[in-house]
Formats: sequence, structure tokens, C-alpha cells
Amino acid sequence: MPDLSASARPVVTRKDVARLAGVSTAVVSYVVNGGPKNVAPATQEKVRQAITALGYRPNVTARALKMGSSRILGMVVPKISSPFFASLAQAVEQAAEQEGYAMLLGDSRDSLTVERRHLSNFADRQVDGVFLCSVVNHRPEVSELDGRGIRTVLLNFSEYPLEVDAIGPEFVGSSRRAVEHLASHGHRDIALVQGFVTGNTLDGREFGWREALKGMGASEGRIFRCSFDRAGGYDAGRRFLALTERPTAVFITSDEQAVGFLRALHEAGLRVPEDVAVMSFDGSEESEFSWPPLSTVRQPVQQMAEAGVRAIIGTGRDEPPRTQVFDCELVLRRSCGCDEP
Amino acid sequence: MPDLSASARPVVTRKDVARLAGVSTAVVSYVVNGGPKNVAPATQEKVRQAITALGYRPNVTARALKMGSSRILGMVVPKISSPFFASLAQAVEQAAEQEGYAMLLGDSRDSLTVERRHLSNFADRQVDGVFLCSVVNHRPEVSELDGRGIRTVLLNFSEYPLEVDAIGPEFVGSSRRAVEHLASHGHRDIALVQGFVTGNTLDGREFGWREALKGMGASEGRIFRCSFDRAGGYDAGRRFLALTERPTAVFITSDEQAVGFLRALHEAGLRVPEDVAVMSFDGSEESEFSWPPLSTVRQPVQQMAEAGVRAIIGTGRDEPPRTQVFDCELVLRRSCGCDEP
DNA sequence: CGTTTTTGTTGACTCGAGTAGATGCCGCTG
DNA sequence: CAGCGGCATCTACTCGAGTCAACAAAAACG
Repeated sequence: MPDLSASARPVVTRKDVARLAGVSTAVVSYVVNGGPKNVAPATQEKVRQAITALGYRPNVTARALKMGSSRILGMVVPKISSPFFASLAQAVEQAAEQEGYAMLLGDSRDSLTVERRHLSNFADRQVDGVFLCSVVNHRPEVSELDGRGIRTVLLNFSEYPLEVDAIGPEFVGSSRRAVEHLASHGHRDIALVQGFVTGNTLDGREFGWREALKGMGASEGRIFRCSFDRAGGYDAGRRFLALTERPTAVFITSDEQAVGFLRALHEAGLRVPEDVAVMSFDGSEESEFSWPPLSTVRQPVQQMAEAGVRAIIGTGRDEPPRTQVFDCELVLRRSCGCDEP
Repeated sequence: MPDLSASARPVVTRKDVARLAGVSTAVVSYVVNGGPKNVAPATQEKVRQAITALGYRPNVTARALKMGSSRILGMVVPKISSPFFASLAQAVEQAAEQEGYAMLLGDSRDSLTVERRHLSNFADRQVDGVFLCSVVNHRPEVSELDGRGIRTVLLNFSEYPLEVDAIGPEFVGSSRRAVEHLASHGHRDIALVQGFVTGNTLDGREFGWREALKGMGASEGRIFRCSFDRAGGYDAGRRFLALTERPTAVFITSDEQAVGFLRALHEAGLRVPEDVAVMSFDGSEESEFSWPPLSTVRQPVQQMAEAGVRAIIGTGRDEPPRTQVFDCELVLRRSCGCDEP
């Protein structure tokens, strides 16, 4: 039987290192941090050796207490199993890690109550900043964080408020271009599948779609409103199919919804893009492997995440909040009629 | 112009509360924690009022330092944008939150180096436990955590080591049942699409598939090895299509791979399940909305997560590690031949 | 050689909360 | 009324690391 009595956990502290190296604890700190004061090279060497000999690792919690900074960022998403938020979380985590920050993840499960709980929880934990993908489109939530001096960045908002940092895609223009592309395949009757948006403002995607229709002098298009997930898209698809005179193309506000919509179409035996052309929004990996592969508007997730991290850790407490809008790329695959085999 | 000079951050501490309530700081602690000593009801009331009046929130970092526990759990996944790991992360986060814990997420991006970095980072941050979905199938990584007294739970391992807590699905039996189900539709030639597994042991899914074939007295089946993602499945699909004599059914080791495999089949104009029947593993949401909807083996993600949290926070440091294996449910949809419209 | 400057090191205080041990107060009992 | 027990409260130390003021020793300067 192997000796597993490891539990004798000999927590090594700065003091132990100091003792072994024959110096004071202050010097140890100076060495570890390249600290505010110089240390003679010979002493540095002694300390370094003591550190490796004992396997000392500084206690991050103590540091956090003293410095008032945990080097932790929080991220709140409505649903991590949504591929778009997952890729966003991935990108944020990566950008944060590069700067030496860790990321707390909070999944709101589409509930405002849970979202609030996460936010207040993160605040209590003294995170240095929060990325918020809210389930709603206003920001009373942010005030609490703001009051506690926690920098917050709104992600994926369809309207850009000025009182707080916000980062998101250029919804209107890229949506317009996407719809215009459908038109370039000869479609005149282009419907919109639009996720529910709270608040009284128009979603940028809807606005872009309207602009495009107006621009091509088309009649007013149909709108199918549904939840922002696969089931919502499926449901919208069923309603679409029930129509007697169906639009020939659809612009859908997320890849996830598009996948659900496609399933409804397939069930009914309709072909994409021959019977109905489809264009969606987000550009998640899922869009590439659906059938047919989805033409979509790809958000520059990586860049947005990096900008967000910079906004949080590289910004003074007194600088005014900024809104940063990112251009998207039209990814043309089969579902719109391009790229035929 | 509104006065946004909020930055005067009046961090309220226990001391302020004590002063306002006219008591000592100890009493404040006792009230906040239902602390180890009693406090007279009248005094409690005074303290409570002072707390709300000042908007006091205890500093979690300080508490963590004193108590040696951060009330944070870490979770490391190979890729959060994989729908299965996303749902796992969601479940873990929810279970953790219910117990008052927050969850740090680390995405390894399929790299062992990054995984190690996360693990050591989490250890430095004094997390109370770690959920590890490793990119490899052995566990040298765990020793460091173990040495620092951090309880670790291995998730989604295809082999169950005894030296450390492990939680996972019952791979062998459920895979066998899945393959037997394909056989019950009349298939005799059933291939396997198997994700790459490091280590010298057989993946439980592969073992179950072999068992099923043996049980039905079938000839040895074909294996297509590929990476554990959509692209891998697509690639396997292309190789499958290149065969002159194709198996009539396929068992695929994850939903993600299955989605890629389906795309390859569609491209070639093959029908599922008529030309090729498909059965996959995991039971993520994605499987429900692919075309055709995937028959799959659903892992009880919620239960596994809850068991994991219990294993971490409800287990003494000296109790021996346990392996917990969970039964899976066969979800029959269209891709295997069931549920025809 | 005496004085200033520089450099290296240290002791001691700080962050904010948990809690053991000491202290004081009340009422009850003998 | 002394003595005791029980309760409420406070004082003071602790967790581990950051850093400043103070000091000592060495270097630079006149």
C-alpha cells in the first residue's frame, strides 16, 4: 500500500524563505516582484535558491488583499452552451490569461435574477472587471458595479449606451450588406427571423434588414420573432412553413437560430438554397458544419475580446467609458446560394 | 452634464459598521456570520441597520486569507466551444453556485501546456477544488494539485484511475447498447468513428462497440480515427465515403464529430438513415437540431456535476478518492432509423 | 580625512476579517 | 452580601504579502 499521507501540507510562506535565505521578509518580496527597492545580486541569488529549495509560491489571496486587486475578471453570459457565447468566453479567457488574469464564469441561464446574483457575487469577490452579456438590453445592473469601482464592459449589445464601456459588432451595416447579398442572388422577398430583444430600441440587425429592403425598393418584409436559440429558430421555421406564400430568402439573427430553422425546413423537405436561401449572423463554428453550411456574418470575436480586456485593465478609473464597434466579415457558403458544388 | 465623479470609492469596512453601530468589530463579524458567539437581539438589530445604512459588504478576499479557502472552484476544459464541455461547465457552475462557490474557467485549447498553466495558476489562486477535463488521458498533472492539498475531480475520462477522484459516464455498457440498437435495425456492418485517445488503454466507447459486434457474431468492424471535433468527424466522413464497400451504420464517439460526419454524407448526397444510420455519444443540445436529429447516448451531465461538487466540498482531506460512474440514457431520434415521420 | 550621497537591508505597519481569551455585567443562590 | 455562573462584549492577535521610514554600510566627493 503506497504511503498517501501527503496531507501534511507544509504551506511555505515568505517567512520560511526569508529564514532559509538569512534575510528579512521584505527582501523576499523585493526579489519576487522585482520590488520597489533594489536587492544586491548576491542576495537575490540566495533568495532565489531558497525559493526553489522550498517550492515557495506567493499567496495570491494575501497579495489581492493588500493590493485591492484580485487579478480576476468576471464574465456573465446568458447561456454558455450557446456556441457564440462559448467562443466569446474562450476568447476573453485567452486574452485575460495573456495579461495574467483569470476568469470567473457566470451562466445566467437566461434569467435576470441569476444574472444579478452573479454580478453582485463577482463584486463581492473584488474582481477587477466584468464582461457582461446581459439577458436584457438595458443596464440598471451596471450601476452597482460602477458604484463599487468595478470596470464593466458590455458585450454584444444591440444598442450602445454611452454611460458605460461597450463593445460589439457593427450590427446595422453588416446586416444590411448580408441582406443585400441575398438580394444579389435575385431574391426580392426576404424575411427576417429576429430574436426577442428587450427594451424599446430596435435591434441593429433588424434595422439593417429594413434599410436593405428599403434600399432595393422592396415591399415590407415579414418578421418572425422567436427566442435566441435553436428551439426558437425551429419554431420560427414552423411558422414560416405555414405561410401560403413564402419568402424566398431569410435573414436570421444568429447561427443557433439558423440551425433550428434549417431543421424545420429539412423536415418539410424544402431544399436550401434552392427553395429558401438562408443567411445568418455570428459566424460560430457551428455554422460551418451545418447542412448546408451557413452563409453568415462573422463577428471578430478575438479582437473584441482583446479590446475588452484592454478596456478593463488598461484604463484609468476616471477615464470616460468608450463604445467600440467592430466591423464584421461576410462569410459566404452554400446556404445563400454561393459556393455550389 | 451629470456628475460622474463617482470614483470617490468609499470602501466600507467592518470598522465603519462597528463605529456607526457603536459596537466592536468582533460583534459585527458575529452578526454577519451568525458567528461563533451570540449577540443580543437588540445589538444585532443595530448592527444590521448600520450594515444596510452603509451598504457594507464583507471583503471576501480578507475572509479567504484568514480562512484559507477562497470558495472558488476551478474548471479546466480542452475547448469550451465544444457543446458537450459547455454544457458540462454550465452544470458545474450551477452546482457550485448553489453551494456558494464561484467557478474559474480555463480553456486549454487542446494544449497540454496551456492545461498545465491553468492548473498551476488555479493552485496559486488557492481554489478549493478543480474539475479537470484533461486533453490527455493520464494524470501526472494532478500530482501538483494534490501536493498542495487541492481536491481534484477528473471528468470525462475514458479510463478510471484509482488514485484520484473521477466521475464519468458508463462508457462501455452504454456504447454496447447503442451499437446493439443499430443492430436491431438490421445493420450487421457497423463502423466506428473514434476520437483520438492518448494513453495505452482502450477507450470505453471503442470497447463497448467491440463487445457489441462480438455479441452479434459480426465480423470485425472498421474504425475511423480522427480528432474529437466537427472537423475530425467531417474528415472521417470523407474517408468513409471513399470506401468501395461501405458499412451501413456508424457509431460515433461524440455529437460534435457526428455533425461533421453528417455534413460529409450530405455533401455526397447520401441519405441518413436510409443509406447510412448514425448513432453518436454525449447528448448535447446540438444533437437535437442537426439534420436528421441524432440518436445519441445522453450523459447525465447535471448529476455528474452535482456529484463532482459534492466530492470536492463535502469530502474530508483524508478520505480516499472515489470513482463514480453514471448510467446513460439512449435517446432515439431519426438518425438511427427510429422516429420516422 | 570628513562629509555627503548612494545602496542594501530591516523592522514595523497595513490591507479586512475571524476568533480566542479577557473583561465586565447581570442575576441567582447559599 | 459574597460568590458563582452565564451571557454579552471587547481587545488583540492572526492569516501572508506589500512597502515606507529608518538605519547601516559602502561609495563618491570635496
